[in-house]
Parts: sequence; C-alpha cells; structure tokens
Amino acid sequence: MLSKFALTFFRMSVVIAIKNAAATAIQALYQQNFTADDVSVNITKPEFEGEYTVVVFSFTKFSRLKPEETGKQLGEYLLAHYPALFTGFNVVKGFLNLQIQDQYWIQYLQTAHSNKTVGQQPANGRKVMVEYSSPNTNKPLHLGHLRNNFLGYSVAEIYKANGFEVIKANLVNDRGIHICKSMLAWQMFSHGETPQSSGIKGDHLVGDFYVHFEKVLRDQAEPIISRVLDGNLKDFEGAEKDKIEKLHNATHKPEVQADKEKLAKVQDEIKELSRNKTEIMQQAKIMLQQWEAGNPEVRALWATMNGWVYEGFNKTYQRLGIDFDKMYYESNTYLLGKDLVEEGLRKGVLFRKEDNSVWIDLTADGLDEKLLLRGDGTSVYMTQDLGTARLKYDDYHMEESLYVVADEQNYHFKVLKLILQKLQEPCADGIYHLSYGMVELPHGRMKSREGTVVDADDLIEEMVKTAAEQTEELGKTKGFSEEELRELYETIGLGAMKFFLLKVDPKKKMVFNPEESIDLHGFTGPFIQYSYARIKSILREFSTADLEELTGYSHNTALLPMEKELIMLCEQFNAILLEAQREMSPAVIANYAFLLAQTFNSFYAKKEEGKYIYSVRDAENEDKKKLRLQIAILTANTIKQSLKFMGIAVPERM
RNA sequence: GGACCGGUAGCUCAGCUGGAUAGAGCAGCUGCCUUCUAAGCAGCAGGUCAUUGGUUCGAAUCCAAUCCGGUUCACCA
Repeated sequence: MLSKFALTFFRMSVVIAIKNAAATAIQALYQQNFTADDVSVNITKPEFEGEYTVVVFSFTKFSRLKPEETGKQLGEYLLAHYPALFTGFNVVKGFLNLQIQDQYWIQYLQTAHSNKTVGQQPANGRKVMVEYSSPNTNKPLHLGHLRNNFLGYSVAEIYKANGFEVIKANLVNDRGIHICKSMLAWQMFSHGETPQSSGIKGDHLVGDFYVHFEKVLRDQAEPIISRVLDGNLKDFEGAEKDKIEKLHNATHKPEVQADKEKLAKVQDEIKELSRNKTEIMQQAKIMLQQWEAGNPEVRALWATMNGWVYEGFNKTYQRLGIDFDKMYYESNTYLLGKDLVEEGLRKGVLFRKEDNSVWIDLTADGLDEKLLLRGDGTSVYMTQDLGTARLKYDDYHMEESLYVVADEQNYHFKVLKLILQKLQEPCADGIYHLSYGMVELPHGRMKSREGTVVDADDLIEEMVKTAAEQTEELGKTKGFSEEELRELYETIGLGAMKFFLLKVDPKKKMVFNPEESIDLHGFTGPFIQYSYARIKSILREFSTADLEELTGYSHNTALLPMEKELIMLCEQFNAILLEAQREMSPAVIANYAFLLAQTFNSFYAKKEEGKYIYSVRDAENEDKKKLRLQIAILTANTIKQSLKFMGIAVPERM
C-alpha cells in the first residue's frame, strides 16, 4: 500500500511529485531556496536504468560538488525520504536516473482503468469563448475552413477537458459586397433556380453564382484594362483619372520596369480600378447600398439565398461533427463599435482629422496610425470587431476569448487587442488570436481564380470513399451490416482527414497534395483507430464478468518493461492535456495518441522464443491476466479520449 | 523598407521554457500471419538541424548578423 504522503503526490502526477521531492531535497541538503519549477525532469533514455531523470548540473553551484557527487547525494536523500515513491537510482554524469516503485504505477492503473472519461478534469469555474469557422455566405466551405473548423472544435474540447466552461461561437460573414455579387448573378442568370429545383446543395448553388459573377466581371474588365494599358483613359474621370494616369505612367518608368515585383503591383492596381469600373460591379455596389438602406426586395432575396447557404453549411457541419453554442451574424454586428469610438474620443485615446475621420495613433507601440471611422462616419472592419468584442463580453463575461483565424490576420488582431487595451475594455486582456498557417497545395496557395480551391464536401466524400475501398480491399467487411459499414467508413475517412489537419503545429503552414489521398497507415488517424479496435477485439475474448472483477489481485512479480511503459504513458495523459491547452495545440495530443497506440502495438506483438510474452488471454497466471486486462482497458480509454478531444471517433471493430 | 512567422532525412513533420548518441511517418530495402485483428510488428539505410559568430559545464533549442521562403503594413473584409 502507498503511504498517505505518496498518495498526495499520486494525484498530481508523478513528474510533479518528483519535482517537489527534488526541490525539498535541495532545500534540506544545501539550505537553498529552490522551487519545484526549477527542477528539470525528463523521461529516462531507454539505454539507462530508471523511469524518470533529474538533471543535476544546475544544483552543483549549491552543492559545490561534482555533478556525479551531487546526483548521488540527491539520490540517496530521495530514496531515504520517499521510499514509497522511489526504489532505486543511478547516476550517469550529471543525470540522476530514478526508479519508481511498481506499486505507484499499479495504484494509478487500479484507479484510472475504470474511469471512462479519463483526462476529464472537474469544473474550474473559468469561462472561455472560442470563435471559429466564421464562413462567408457566398461560397461553400473549402480545405482552409476545414483546418479552421477542426482546430477550433478541438481547442474548445481541450479547454473543456481541463475544466473550463466553453462557448463555441461562430461569427458568420453574411453581408457585404461579396454576397451581393452572388445575389446579382442569381438575379441575372438563374431563371429562378433553387436548391430544390436544381438538386444542388444550397451553399454550392450560391457559390456557383459567385463564380459566374466573377467570370462576367473578368470579361467586362478586360477591354477597360487594355484601353488603360494603351493609354486610353476614357473610362475614368476626375480623381480616378488622375490616379489611373499616374499608374499608367508608372508602368513606363524604367525603374518600375526593372523591378518585376513593383511592376506587377502597379498592374494589379490598374486591374483593380478597372474592375471597379465595370457595369456589373457598379450594379453590385448599388445593390449593397440598397441592402444597407433596407430595400425590402433586396433584403428578401438576401434572406432566401443565405437560407440556402445555411442549409448547406449545416449539412457539412453535421457530417463533420462540428457544433456551436452561439451564432453571431455580421448583419447584426457590422454597425457596432461606433459608441466605443465615441468613448475613445472622449477619453482622448482617439483623435479626429480635418476630414472628420477618426484614428488611433499606435506609432509609440511600433505600429501605424489606424483608421476607425471614415470621414463620412461609416465604420471599417476594425470598428466592427471592436464592437463585437464588447458584445461577446457583455453576453458571457468570459476570462478568455479565442479567435481562430488564419495568420494573414496577425496584424489585425495585434491591433485589435492593443486598441481594446487602450480603451480599457474589460475584455481586452483575455483576447487571444489563435493564429494558424494556411493549407497550401504543392505549388502554392489555393486560388479561386485559378480553380485550385479544394472543396470541403468533395474532400470528405473522397476520403470516405477511400476508406471504403481500403476496407473492402483488406476484406474486412464481414460481419457488418450495410448501415454499420457506412458508419465505419465515415469514422475512418473523417478520422483520417481530421488527424491529417490537426497533427501539425497549428501555427505552421502545411501542405496538402490533392493528387495523393490522405494516408491510412503510419502517423494517421486510422492507425490509432485500428489500434483501439484491436484492443477492443482482445477484450471481446472475455466475459463481462471477467472485465468487472479486476481489482483486488495480488501482484507479486515485478512489472515487465512494456507493462510499465504503457501505464507510465497513460499516466502522462493529464499533463499532455494541460500542455495542449497551454499551447492551444491539438498536435500535442496527436503525437501523444500516436505514441500510445504504437507502444500498445509493440506490446501486443512482442514475441520471445515463439511466444507472445504480453498475451492477455494466455497470460502466465490469473494476476497477470487481470493486470494486462486493466492495461488494455486503460489504454483503450486513453486513446478514445485523446481522439475525442480532437473531434475524432473510434470504431469498435475495423 | 518596417513588423511578424518559418527553414531539421528524398518527401511530410516531431523535438525548440537549453541536457545524455537529433526522432517519427511516408517512400526504398530485409524479415514476421499455426497470433487476443498484418490498417500491424521487428530491422536496415538515410542528417553540415539554412549559414556564421556569440552566451556556457552543455546549443537543433537562447542572443546577434546574414541568406532563402512566406504573411502583413487599405478610407477591403
């Protein structure tokens, strides 16, 4: 039995127990003020004896002894004062390798194996909002949204696991010029087509009209652009004419022509101005004004088409297993923020220029001046976001507010937080931009104009199909009903996709090759799912009664290496979840789940002299059988929970 | 030009709050189904951790400079 002392440590995880013990030892041995955080503890390298290693180099300045001597003193102290925790030690150079009592691991196993929600911490009374997904309603979801959705969902689940109350929020960009483009194209070219009449999913139908708009726009812009390049500026007048003239002249300057990048930039600007001059673009702008003025016809069309899109999005969300607690719509929030600006002016944080526009000066913080209200009193993106930040806080009073948004908006969020801090908004300090890298194709970014955008629904369908093909190829469909197979393929296909997008550190950009389908072998979701299913298959060898009477065995023989290794790994789960939350990175869990599955697979297959030495069913005695059953159950539960926090389901058989 | 991010095996990535001989997966090569599920296991091969300098007992990890790639610096969202 463990001492009361050791039991206290037991609840904190063994690494923390070791750190505390080591810090206490340093204080006692060398009369130094030393905290547990100053102790560096690593997992012992496999070539040395022991489970955890304390690095002692930094203690030598207190001990005034060689690292080896210091390690020996510390080891002896720990062994003498914590006999319930340590059973032995050895010192190699400055590394103190500690051997942990088997009883410690067994104790963890006994308590944890029956816990179906292992990893889940009790409520901590703190609240966090995670805003993610945030789609535009003019196009269907694509690969980039998938990374965003999976990331947001997973981080929210990780916070929940650590005891937070979480509000998953979705701020839908449901208004603006881009939606008017789809609407206008529908009016002009659809002949009244609807999702019902065409059989096309609503978000895709609306997206098709957006593409149609862009095509017409391109056709109309082309002659204007060539006229400008020829020096004919008849399409422009007034200030615009001056501007385009300047740009046109610039294209002939030798220094611009020599700098390809600069030339491309000037030409892009000419194109953009020309596109604005097209008839169809003018119409779209008129429609936007009508929308803002509340024109009933425009509003009705807008509501109808957005309705189609939501229907489509909801199908996709449902299939992905993504959900939200709170929806925000930009059509309701885009006017917010003006009162914040008024208050800012009164406080003297903001200032007004001659043309009546309102700005904040951030040059002291190494940034620029930032516009918050145009001269005509209308607001910009930033103003809206300021207002929405306050709205969210008024709604929930959360301590933390995460925004899952791609890293191209790093500057925006830096400025957003800074302005809120200067305005002394209570929400300011809790704002965190969970910035993630773009998903790129082998040849660079996805570009809608080049038609290289990977559609989310297509990709899901393809992955599920791949899962079906592989399952059939392996001849693993026996004993499943049609319905069960469909469900299995969803689980595997989505598992592969989610794991693929979550296994990489969020802040790094990543590459997706649409030519190769996502792998189902190696460091993948299906590998881990398979490992889980195999454990379940082992457990099916036993009756429910067998599985329920596992405690109370006497354990006299020492734990074998891989038995111990698996329990140790499982014991690290809580620490992993904390790290994943601190880093806001599901990748931490992905790596852990893979390691755990891989370790169990080795355990399962380990053979000596033709015998499976870790066999559960054919264990050498009843006690070992019970022990290994507990290990199998604990491992399965830990794998299942790990994947759950990544939004990935596990199959009982595959 | 300023700011920020990245550069680790052929490819995709871990490791980065300094610790022992830098790890996985894929691709390549060799073995293992008389097994509780081979979507697996065991092994071989593969490295100037972009470069240079510094900090120290110790640097892929921290600092500086340089090179390469990306993002951003709109009265767009």
